[in-house]
Amino acid sequence: MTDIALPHPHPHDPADLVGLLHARGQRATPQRLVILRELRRRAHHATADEIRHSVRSALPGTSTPTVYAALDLLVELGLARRIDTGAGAALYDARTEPHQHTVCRRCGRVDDLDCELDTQPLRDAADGAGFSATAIETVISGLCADCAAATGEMARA
Amino acid sequence: MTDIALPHPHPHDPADLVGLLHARGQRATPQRLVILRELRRRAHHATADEIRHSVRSALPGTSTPTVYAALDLLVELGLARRIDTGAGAALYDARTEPHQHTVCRRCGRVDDLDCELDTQPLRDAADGAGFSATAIETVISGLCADCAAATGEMARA
DNA sequence: CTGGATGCAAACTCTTTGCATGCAT
DNA sequence: ATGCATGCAAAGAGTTTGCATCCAG
Repeated sequence: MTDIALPHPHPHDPADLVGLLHARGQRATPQRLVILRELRRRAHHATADEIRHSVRSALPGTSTPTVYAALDLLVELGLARRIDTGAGAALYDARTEPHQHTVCRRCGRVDDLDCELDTQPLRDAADGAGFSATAIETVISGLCADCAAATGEMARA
Repeated sequence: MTDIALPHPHPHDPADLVGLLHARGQRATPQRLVILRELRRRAHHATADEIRHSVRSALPGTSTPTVYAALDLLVELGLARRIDTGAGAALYDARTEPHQHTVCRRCGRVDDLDCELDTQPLRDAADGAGFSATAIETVISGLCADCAAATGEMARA
């Protein structure tokens, strides 16, 4: 890890998490710190189970419920997002900056889509309905490039 | 509802479904026709199980797998959408016109949000990545009006 | 110390699969 | 007649709950 002076949106410094937890009267456990660091280390979203396997060396014996609890807490603290694709397990992502996800309904592949999408109208509309929005997730379903090609070949045959 | 001559997007006529099925070499079974009609009769989205209960009088003994199969087929035919809120069962909705959904993370309530949202940039971005998009679902998470009020009261106490 | 957090196991919900039967075409 | 669709049961995946133990503050 050679973070020099980049204005990285995710400083691999858990100090912010410790502060947020203490401000809420909650504990900065090794599980929470390691899980956040692992989530940030990854370039992409990951499932709870993938995270659990990744932290096994640093935190032997970490249980599934603990991983879910830690990830859900990170979401609540605004340090992560949860993406429900409807295809398999939920994904957790430390990239909190706005972006969308494509989900291939054939192979289940999920990719980031960085699209400038103005969600202000959504926030305004939700607010107008008395709804306090904390997260907006947009999921695009369809076929990934590979599966679209494969389907085309099948139709041709 | 007094449909007079409105260009309603959902004519309660199953003829279109019969045609679509036959064009694919598939059968127009009573289950499929009734399930589509029930989904259209409702003003709001519904879970597979809610649909199953609603059609029980018209189709006694209809099984859960059949309901899921029929609903997923309707989605594939473009006559319905599936919304994965991540809170409980998936929702199926015959309102195919673009709209979004708010999900209360406290009580699970789901409401429509009719917001003019330009998804063309998303479709373009997906297309540029070689992804063939067939559906775009936007889910806003947060607290509904009632739960926000209740939470506020709790904080005050 | 003390209450919040963990680990374990088990329960639970939602959804899909396998297979024999049935019915739309 | 043909084979797609159904019903039933059962499995499966993912997530949550209950409770005893543990440890961060």
